Parts: sequence; structure tokens; C-alpha cells
Amino acid sequence: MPTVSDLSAHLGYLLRMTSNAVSQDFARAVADAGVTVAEWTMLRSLYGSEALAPSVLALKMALTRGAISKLADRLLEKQFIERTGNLDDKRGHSLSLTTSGEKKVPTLARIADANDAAFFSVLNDDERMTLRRILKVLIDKHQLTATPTD
Amino acid sequence: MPTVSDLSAHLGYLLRMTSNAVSQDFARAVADAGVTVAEWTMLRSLYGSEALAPSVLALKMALTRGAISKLADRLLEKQFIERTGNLDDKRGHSLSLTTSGEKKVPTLARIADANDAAFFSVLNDDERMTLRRILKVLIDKHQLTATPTD
DNA sequence: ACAATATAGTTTCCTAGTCAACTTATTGGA
DNA sequence: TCCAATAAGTTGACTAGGAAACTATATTGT
Repeated sequence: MPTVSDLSAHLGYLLRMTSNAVSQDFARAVADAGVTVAEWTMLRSLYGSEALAPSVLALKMALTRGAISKLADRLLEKQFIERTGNLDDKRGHSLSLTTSGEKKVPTLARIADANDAAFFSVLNDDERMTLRRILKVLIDKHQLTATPTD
Repeated sequence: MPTVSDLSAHLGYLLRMTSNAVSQDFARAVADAGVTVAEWTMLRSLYGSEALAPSVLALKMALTRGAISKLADRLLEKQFIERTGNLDDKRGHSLSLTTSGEKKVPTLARIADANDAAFFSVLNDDERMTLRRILKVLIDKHQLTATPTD
């Protein structure tokens, strides 16, 4: 029998495992507020910014345009966002928060803060800082555009 | 406008971003070999072990029994695994690799090794070690059972 | 012994995302 | 100027997984 590396030998495997767990925890936490993780991410991306084109959101959120299209449909349905046609380019349009969506974001942010703090409370300050630094290196080097503001 | 924390303030967000990227990279890499990431994980879990019950795999892989059931169907279809009925308990059965599945694993392992090495090559040895340690703490403390052998 | 309960696995319905084909609009070149 | 290439967004087919209902078999308590 040839030597075959163990699953846990791969950082990607450990990462996937952990990420799934934190996402599921978070999904349950925001479900009470009536949104999914992806929906929260889009709402937060639109908060405090001008109206954005779907393609811009696709870049920001590292999703395909198809995914953004369907996600936007769900948020339109829930009346948290609205579409505005472009004057200059009739192919595209822009997405922005409705008043109702705007009001939702701070509530969701508090849930997100609490959930993140709880999940990572098993690490000490130093470990959290280090993890953040390392993940940012990975995101940066792989150009995942996940760092909107800093 | 109330103060609302940025998405990248949350480690869970950075983790999800990174994990998605590595999984997608890996998915493309194993697609050529005709399997998905989840399929690879199940094949590896069965490799070099006796036949396992679906429920045991569910625990090992941190998936629901429903997910395991469907995943097993796909691998049966591809003839990489086979079902054996239990003599003692007629409700259950056991899953094991076929010869063809057995032969596939080392090939897939090499792809996995290469992919993981490539993705995390932007980190230095120390960072990789630290990341591994921190992820293991999270997996351990949250009882994600992701560490089969060590 | 048998009814209640628990367990193993499957199935259905749902959300969620990719990829590729498609529609419509825009732009650039000959 | 008009046709080809490109771009924006949508849609359909597909993989993937969770939750909960369901079937079949075992176990337990009385």
C-alpha cells in the first residue's frame, strides 16, 4: 500500500473544516433575523456606500455574477435592497439598500460581532491577531479582494 | 449612521473567504481526476481502514447522514466504493473502497499534496506551522472531529 | 411478549453556488 | 457606418449540503 498523506496533513482541509463550522454557527445566528450569511454580506457591502453595480459586488464578494444575480433577487423579494436603472448604460443597473435594509444592518452587525467573538473566544488575543495576519496574507497574495477597506 | 463593524473585522469572514478559495482551487485540480472535493474526502476516509458505516463517516467528515447518503450514491455510481450488508443489524450497512477506488486514492493524494503546497506556499514555514496549530485548537475546542489520526 | 422508543439510512424540499449558454446593449475597427 | 467583438446581467442545468419527515429494524422497560 503506497504512502498516502492524511487528510489533516492539508491546511486546506483544516481550513475548510473550521470555516464550515463558523459559517454554520453564524447562519443559525442570523436566521432569527431573517437573513442568510450571503445576504448579510451583501447588505453590509452596500451599507454606507453609493449604489453598486452587480458586477462590482461580484468582485467585492468573490462570487460569480450569476450568484450575485440570484442573491439580489432574494434581497429584492425581502425588500432590503432596490434596483435603479442606469441612464448611461442600459445593460446594467445599480443596487442599493432600502430604508428597511439600512435599518437592518446595525442589528445584523451586532449579531455578527457576538458570533465571531464567541467562536474565536477559545483563542487568546495573540492567537487571534496572528490568525488575522496570516489569513490576510493569504487573501492578499491570492488576490481575493476580501479586504474592502484596509 | 450607527457604527457598524466592517466585514473584514470578523475572523469568520476572512476564514470563509480563504477557505472558499482553497476549496475552489482544489475542486478544479481534482476535477480532472473525475472526483469532487467531498468525494476525495470520503475516499480518503475509507482508505486503509475496514468498511465503515455511513453514520461513522458522517461523524468523521462532519456531514449529516443525509449528505453521506447522497455522496455514497455518487461514489457507488462511479464504482469507487461498494456497500456490504450487515449480518447483525439489518438497518445498516458498510461502505468500503473497490479495487478501482483503492487505486485512485494515491493519485488523488498527490494532487491534494501539490494543491495544498501551492496554495500555502505564500506563507513561510513558521506561518504554516502556526496556522496549523491555531486551526487545530479551534477544531479541538469546537469538537469538530476533523482530526482522524492524531 | 409487546408497546414505546431509539437508531440507521433514505428521501424530499429547500438554499446556495458554479459554469456555460443566452439576451441585450455598447464599443471599436475597417 | 455597420458588423464583429465585448460587456452586463439572467437563466438553466448541475453539484452540494442541511433540516425534517419517513421507513425499517432494534432495543428497552414493564
